[in-house]
Amino acid sequence: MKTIGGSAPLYSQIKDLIIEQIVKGVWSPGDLLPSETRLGQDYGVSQGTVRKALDVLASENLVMRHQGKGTFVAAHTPDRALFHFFHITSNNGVRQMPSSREKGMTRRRALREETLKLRLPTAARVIQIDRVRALEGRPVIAESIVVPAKIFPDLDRLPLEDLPNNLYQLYETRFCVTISRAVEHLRAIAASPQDAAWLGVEKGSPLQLIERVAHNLSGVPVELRISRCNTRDYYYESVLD
Amino acid sequence: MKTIGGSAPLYSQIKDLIIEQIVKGVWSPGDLLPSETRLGQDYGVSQGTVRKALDVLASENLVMRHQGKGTFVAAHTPDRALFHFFHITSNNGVRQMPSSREKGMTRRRALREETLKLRLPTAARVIQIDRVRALEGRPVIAESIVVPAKIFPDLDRLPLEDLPNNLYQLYETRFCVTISRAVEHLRAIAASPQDAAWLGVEKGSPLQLIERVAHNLSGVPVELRISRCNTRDYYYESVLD
DNA sequence: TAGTGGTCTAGACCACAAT
DNA sequence: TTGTGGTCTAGACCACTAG
Repeated sequence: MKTIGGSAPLYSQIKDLIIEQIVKGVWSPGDLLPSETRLGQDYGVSQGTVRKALDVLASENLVMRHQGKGTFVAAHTPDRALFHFFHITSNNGVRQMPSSREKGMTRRRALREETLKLRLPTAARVIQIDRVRALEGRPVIAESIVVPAKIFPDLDRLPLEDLPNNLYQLYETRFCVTISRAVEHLRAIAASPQDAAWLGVEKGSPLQLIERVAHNLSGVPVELRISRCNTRDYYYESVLD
Repeated sequence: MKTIGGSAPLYSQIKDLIIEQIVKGVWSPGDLLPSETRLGQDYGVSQGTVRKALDVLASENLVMRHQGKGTFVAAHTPDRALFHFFHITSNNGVRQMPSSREKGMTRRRALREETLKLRLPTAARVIQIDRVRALEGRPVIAESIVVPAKIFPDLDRLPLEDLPNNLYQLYETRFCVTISRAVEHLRAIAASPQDAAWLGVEKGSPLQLIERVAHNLSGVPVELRISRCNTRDYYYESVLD
């Protein structure tokens, strides 16, 4: 090893090399990584240094470690989606994955705001999905999802009915895009006529707006998701520490 | 060491011992801890094991480490408050601490809901503080803070004007209560007449409700804080990863 | 210069999972 | 039984801070 003489620590370089392998698809989500000792031999560092790199990756939820089994590349299982990327919880404290009803999918030019948030060239093509998500049988979330057509080619060729509830799993399996991080901006807004109709509330009644920008493993923004939630029976949970 | 034979790992026991010292006030926020080697001698474990314990504490923001200087008990500096416990950000991406104008402070019996959320006996005494917080000179947040009178004795003896902007610093210095973790529940609501007047918005206009339960080092809930925010020019930021 | 945390190594032993 | 990650140790060297 000892790639760069006087810069980042070894374990950090090892970590970057492992991420690189995942980005390149050498190791895919769900795959078992080589053992710590094996990786140490491959990279020419001690097992302890590999361990430190994997510890960091595990703390960032990019790999999962299981004593006796090995270290696995993190995959967007339903559990992980619910735990990390879905924060709407019932007033009684129960959190469950909503069902989805797709309302439409279109391909169009990106709006100026979208080119900024997704770092796209002007007039780049995007694909928009609109859907309504229900909890306990009732519509609760009106959602618009915008992704670059370049990163998700032919996504709009898929029949609407074939879109899975868990889109991040689809991104992973069909487009080699792993969502690893997201930033959400929340605010309260008044329901538009469209949202009011979809969610079965009065026009103008307060809705929880959630604007999410989701990033891939390399930190590139790849999805813009705008949700309007009826928070009469639900809340958004955020843990600070 | 080797306190408990076959249970938690050594570094975890060391971690608990260090937390215990902080809770007991042997080491206070801002204090410099003994060095790793010294702690290792004191507890009868290797320096590496102490390091692991401190690494965990640092990842939980309970201690701060500075190369060449030492390890310090985390304190509620303005920066830390802004970074960890204040998530309202201007539409232009700038985050700054709001100013506060106190509206009142009362001592009363806890409501049923408060006894549940703060795990208090029925009819326990609480102290409530109401205040309006401003950003860039304009009122943005109407806030109600409820704390158990038992944990914050004579808080209501303080003149309203003496209440600092950063309450968590006051908790720490005057009452030996360190806030280390908080859970927030967010939803959209319609402005009440009171909130509308305080925030200068129309009655019924959408406000961002934030219900926070804050915990001390031992995980005991010690503060209930309900904020109503005008999110026309601001948003609540949440980072998922 | 002395003391601190940060990195890296090497090796031992344990707990767990699969075969 | 074998191989994995988890814990613990001991020691070396580096980078930063302060007197």
